[in-house]
Amino acid sequence: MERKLIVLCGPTASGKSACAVDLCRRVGGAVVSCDSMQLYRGMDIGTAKPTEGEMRGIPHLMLDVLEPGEACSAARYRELVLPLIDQRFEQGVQPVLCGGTGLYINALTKPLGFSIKGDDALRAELEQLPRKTLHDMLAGIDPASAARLHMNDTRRVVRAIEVYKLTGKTLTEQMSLDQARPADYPARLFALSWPRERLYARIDARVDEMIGAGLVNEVKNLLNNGLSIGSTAMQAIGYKEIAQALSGAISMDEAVSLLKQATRNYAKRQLTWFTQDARVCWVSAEDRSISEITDEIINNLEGKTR
RNA sequence: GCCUCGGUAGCUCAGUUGGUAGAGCAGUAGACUGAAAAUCUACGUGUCGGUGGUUCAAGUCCGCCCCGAGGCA
Repeated sequence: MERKLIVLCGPTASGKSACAVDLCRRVGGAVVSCDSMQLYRGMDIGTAKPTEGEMRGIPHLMLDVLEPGEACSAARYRELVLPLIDQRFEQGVQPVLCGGTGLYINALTKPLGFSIKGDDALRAELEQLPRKTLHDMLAGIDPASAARLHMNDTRRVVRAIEVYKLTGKTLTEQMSLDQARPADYPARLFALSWPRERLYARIDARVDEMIGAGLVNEVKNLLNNGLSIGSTAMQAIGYKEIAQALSGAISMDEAVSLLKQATRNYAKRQLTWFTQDARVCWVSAEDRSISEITDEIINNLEGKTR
């Protein structure tokens, strides 16, 4: 079979998970989660991880593959998922990538290079320096990257300097080398679209459901198991707000409204990411059943105009 | 009824000795190549509660009225 990925992306709470399951049932596929937080064990409710029941017997990969204390990255995700995807293709199973982490999707479907491993010590050292100094330093070694990156974007400025210090090649040079290679897989991207107000209302409702389903206890358990506030997993929306409430810094009501707000802000960032990606085919989800939506996606895949 | 403190952007509030107003958050738009649910950027005209007055000029001073909070009867 042709090794082409089907990708279901789009903002949080748009209905991706259920749609991915339906799609897999129709095309003989397996869901491959592409979500930077669902890969942590013990983070279920707050990440809206599909339940056993919601999976409806469809295999789901890349859920619960890391401990919450472990750090992940787009590169690490790619290393973990590549063999799994290849295995499905061998078996004649169509992988359906499903998730909202745009960078992770691009790590598989675009020729991004992740060849230069990060160096925590070097980063920590560079981060001590003033922003201006860092940006000037970058301008001296890689003017193109310096021009592209804002002085306040310390994270990326540091990364660009790091690449040069570790390899002697500028990030700009490295990126053009990477782009000469093909992406891991060709892909067809789909995203579910909603009017903004409807999406925000779905987010608010889902947060209330999460609280009802025991999100607070989930966060308590993670903290009791020694997960530190500073870890990647604790940066997840919902977890950081509830942790604040548990520490007494804010009330639980405040935490819930902050959580809703943070989720809406996140959805907006995802919308920006995916609408700027010309490959994405948007499928309206408003007032349509899952099967109508998957019909449209399948017709599109088969080259029929709906 | 009297006294005090408030009433300024969707919200929380700044506003120096009078020169027609500005922050944070929200919102909107954008960026994103080993932290990405992270990180970063841009965008701020609103009967300054209402109304009279003083003044060349009032969010700012004075009178009255309305609304809110508190106190005293």
